Amino acid sequence: MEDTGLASELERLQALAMELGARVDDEGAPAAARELCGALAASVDRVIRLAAGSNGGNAGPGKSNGHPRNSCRKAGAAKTRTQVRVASVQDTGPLNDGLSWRKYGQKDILGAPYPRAYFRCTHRNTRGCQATKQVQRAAADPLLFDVVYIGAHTCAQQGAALPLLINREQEQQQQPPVFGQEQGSPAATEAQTLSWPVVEPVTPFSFPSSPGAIDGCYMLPSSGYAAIDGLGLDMEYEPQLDEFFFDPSELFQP
DNA sequence: GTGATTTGACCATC
DNA sequence: GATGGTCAAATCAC
Repeated sequence: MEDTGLASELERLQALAMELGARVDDEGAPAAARELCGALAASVDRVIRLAAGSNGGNAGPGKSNGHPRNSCRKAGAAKTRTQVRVASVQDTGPLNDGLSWRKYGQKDILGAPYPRAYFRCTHRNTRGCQATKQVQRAAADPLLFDVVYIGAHTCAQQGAALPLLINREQEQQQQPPVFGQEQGSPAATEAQTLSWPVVEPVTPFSFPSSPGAIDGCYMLPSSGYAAIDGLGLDMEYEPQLDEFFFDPSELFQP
């Protein structure tokens, strides 16, 4: 869906990555910053190739054909299922997504080199929030994480998340984004560490519930893809997934 | 002391 | 029987 929009947005990302690289070179940024720019450009290039060439099918490790039973196997569990791919420049895991999650399990997945981590909403018990997510490191690129959101957030966090999505969209429409200045505090920290220009976050948030297993992604309602926090950015949409819906309002509805 | 993470075991589905 | 998802006790971190 929205192939043309996706392609144009990816091209824009690539252009921005190139511009960023040029600026980093011009301004004598630290070597680490230049390395990150290179990684960013490579990641964007991979996304473009994945989106354009492979029909999006084999972009992930064993997804479309790797876990055929992964589609809400529990009886009557017709839950919203949203899959995104996020990237992190850190090796500790993807960045914060503004929601608080509690890890409740981890499994080695057949055919996957990395285990899959299972998270549920921290407020599951107190507020009955049924949202869960699964995070798995991509086989092809350890800095990429496949994140699957299952179910809707019914807790108060939706109040923080939705404005974030909306503002993010508005920001992209109004001005060109600058990598490394995303809203999330981890990314902001990185930006500061790299001495890059930092703008005021659109929506301050930080839910570092689990430093070793946090992630970050933003979902853009209009374009139907995820723009990712934390310098690295990547995303994935999987048309083969019958359960795939990309309606944030559905994601966070009570 | 409290809350989060780890990890083995159990259960459901195919 | 194999596999994925969840539970719960033990452990760890703050």
